[in-house]
Amino acid sequence: MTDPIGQVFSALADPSRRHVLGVIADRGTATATELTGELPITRQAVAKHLATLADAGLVESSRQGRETRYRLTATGEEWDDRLDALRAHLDRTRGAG
Amino acid sequence: MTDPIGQVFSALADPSRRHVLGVIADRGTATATELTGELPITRQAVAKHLATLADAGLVESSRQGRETRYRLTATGEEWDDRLDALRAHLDRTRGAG
DNA sequence: CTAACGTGCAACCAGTCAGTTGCCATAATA
DNA sequence: TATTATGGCAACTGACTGGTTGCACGTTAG
Repeated sequence: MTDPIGQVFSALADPSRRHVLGVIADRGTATATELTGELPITRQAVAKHLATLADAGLVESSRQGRETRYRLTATGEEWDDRLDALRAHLDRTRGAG
Repeated sequence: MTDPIGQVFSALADPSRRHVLGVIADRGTATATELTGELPITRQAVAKHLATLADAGLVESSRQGRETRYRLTATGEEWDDRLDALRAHLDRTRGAG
């Protein structure tokens, strides 16, 4: 795609993907199989989400033996922080508005 | 939708919608018909985009006579600024990386 | 009143997307 | 080597979406 901004926003638009991002941020690293335990979807679906996040430059992977571990990129960490701030902002704005 | 964050990201994921947001930011206000002149799509498509942006809380409208004028909300202005910063950030990161 | 303008609604189409199931390959272990 | 765990690939489905066309409704100008 020739629209990196759109790619990032599309990636973050999906709640499952934001959840995945958050879990990886908490754990430091995670595999697709581990993440499947945290979501009500199949491993294949998680793998697709991880591929989307990787395409957007938010996570990166490295294979160690038979498992593939994912971690946040610098951009992914920035967005994870920004999401926390955004949630807080919405709580303030809409919750108290 | 019960996912305001997802709504905002979905809205901003589309390049036409980001363009609309930018044009309204430049002009102060705009109508669907005016915006149609700035995009290679029909007025109906623009109207749908405006509805999406309004649902996400990024623009608001008021009807004056036979025309409906749109302007940015406070949230919409914040995001318009953030988009500029993000574009600059990407130019630095990817352009010079 | 009539014509032209601006808008809104509804149906329709093609493409994308989240999710599933099924299958095959590779790596660790008994 | 046979078994088990971890992944990746491919096809399929239902829903959503960006865009179109067609039409009807209110509003302003002749």
